[in-house]
Amino acid sequence: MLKKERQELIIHEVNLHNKVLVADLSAKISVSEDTVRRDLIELSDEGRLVKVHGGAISNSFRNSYKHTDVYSLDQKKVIAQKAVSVIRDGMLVFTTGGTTLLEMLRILPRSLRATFVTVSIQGAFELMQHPHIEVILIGGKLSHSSQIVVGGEAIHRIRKFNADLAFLGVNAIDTERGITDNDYEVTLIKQAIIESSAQVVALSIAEKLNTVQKIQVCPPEGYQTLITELPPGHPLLQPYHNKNKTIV
Amino acid sequence: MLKKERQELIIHEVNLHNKVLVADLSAKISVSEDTVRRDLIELSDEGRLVKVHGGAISNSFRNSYKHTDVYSLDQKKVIAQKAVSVIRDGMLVFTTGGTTLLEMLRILPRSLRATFVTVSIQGAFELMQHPHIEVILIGGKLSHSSQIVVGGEAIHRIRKFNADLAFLGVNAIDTERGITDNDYEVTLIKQAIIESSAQVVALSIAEKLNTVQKIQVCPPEGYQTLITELPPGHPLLQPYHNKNKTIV
DNA sequence: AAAAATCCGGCAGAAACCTGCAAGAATTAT
DNA sequence: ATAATTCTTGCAGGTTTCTGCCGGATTTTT
Repeated sequence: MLKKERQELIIHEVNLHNKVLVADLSAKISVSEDTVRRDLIELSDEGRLVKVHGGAISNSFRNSYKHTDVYSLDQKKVIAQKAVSVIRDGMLVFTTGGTTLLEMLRILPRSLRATFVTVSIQGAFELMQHPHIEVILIGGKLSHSSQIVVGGEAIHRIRKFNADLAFLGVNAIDTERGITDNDYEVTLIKQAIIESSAQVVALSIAEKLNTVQKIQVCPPEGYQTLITELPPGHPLLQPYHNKNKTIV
Repeated sequence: MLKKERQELIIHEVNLHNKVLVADLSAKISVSEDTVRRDLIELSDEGRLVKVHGGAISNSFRNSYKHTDVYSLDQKKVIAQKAVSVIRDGMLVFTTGGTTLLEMLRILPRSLRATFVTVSIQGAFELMQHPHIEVILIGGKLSHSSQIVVGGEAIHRIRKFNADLAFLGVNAIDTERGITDNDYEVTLIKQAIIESSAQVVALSIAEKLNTVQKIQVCPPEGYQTLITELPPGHPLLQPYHNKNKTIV
């Protein structure tokens, strides 16, 4: 069998089954695993599939995420960068939804080894791109408005965890009223997450500081750390320093 | 034999078999391999075939596979169309992962009012785009290789449902060995889904018919309906008719 | 932390390739 | 018709490519 022919067969097989194992291909076309591996490397270089440990996966399988325009993206990137610095290998981390959170998940270092628990499908999707991160999805009814899982079943599941860290994308935050939101179901979920985490990190763009929404997620003492795009010494953050918050 | 004549013969061979080996041609027309090689180079320069190490392949060879890539998207659309016709308002429907399934979810009519339960994050994402569909996500650990939720917790959850319908994207299907797959975790999930559904619909492109993978998902009697891109009367489907499957 | 699977780089034999050359065939010029 | 020229073909040799194997490094899994 011609080399080219073999490679086309591999491509075909990958597109058909979304993934292939080196050992299977080796058996199927009767060549050594080394040869298959070399073929996969070549095909991968040509961008026709994605090589992974032990085999390869179709790239149509992987590339379906679209980077939608997000409001004030640059600020969110700064926040994301700071947030990443709080995470350590081996941690169990909760995350909620929200574009700032997604931005953060996207830039997590490839080498990070941690377990993430999330209620956000997009969040889960981003996390899946990272090879060494274990992703646990909370099940339940999906809310169309917030794109996250909500409901009693979800809350019950969340309560089972004792996370090291929770990242909360906030809608409004204020020194007096704490974190507030305007979607009742979402507040319930966030409350459950807060209660199940040792440390709660609130992520907020400066614009949301000192704003209040209709429903309280947690009082001012409900979270310990605040991350914004502003430098920690910025005057706007002084009131939070006064409340003994860790400002990153 | 004239040079021209010989080259036409080579072209004929290539078009007939899609590939030729230098050694074969040399033997067949009783000229040295060098001559064949030189002919192949000339023909390749003229663009009448593609020379590769060891022989040559027909122009349409690379194309034919590429064709099937695009083509198979069309096939999936046909399957999706048929699958949609099986769903009725008010149904509780299970879906697994797989690109064919995603294609189907994408084209669901906007007016459909039903509840979908899924283990696929991409599937959930697609379903979220439909305003009147309630989406329930099964929670659990996400498998990197298959992009769906797996594990005992997920299976336990799945068992709680009594769905009207399950759409199963299959990896391999055969009249004797039933539906098979090559990822153990995935087979467990699919089995749970099958057991929790009144009617099981298998979605498969024709190319996967009569193929077998390593682990059985269910025996031939485990599903009731088969949907492919072929018309229901196609001879390839006759064996499935004989097994009393509903062919759409 | 150990055990298993996978990967990587180098090696070696075989097969395929290329280059130059020379003899014969075909074509053209005289 | 003959000589000169060009084409074609096979061969010899040296080079490159392909492939399987092996040992050690790396990654994954238990």
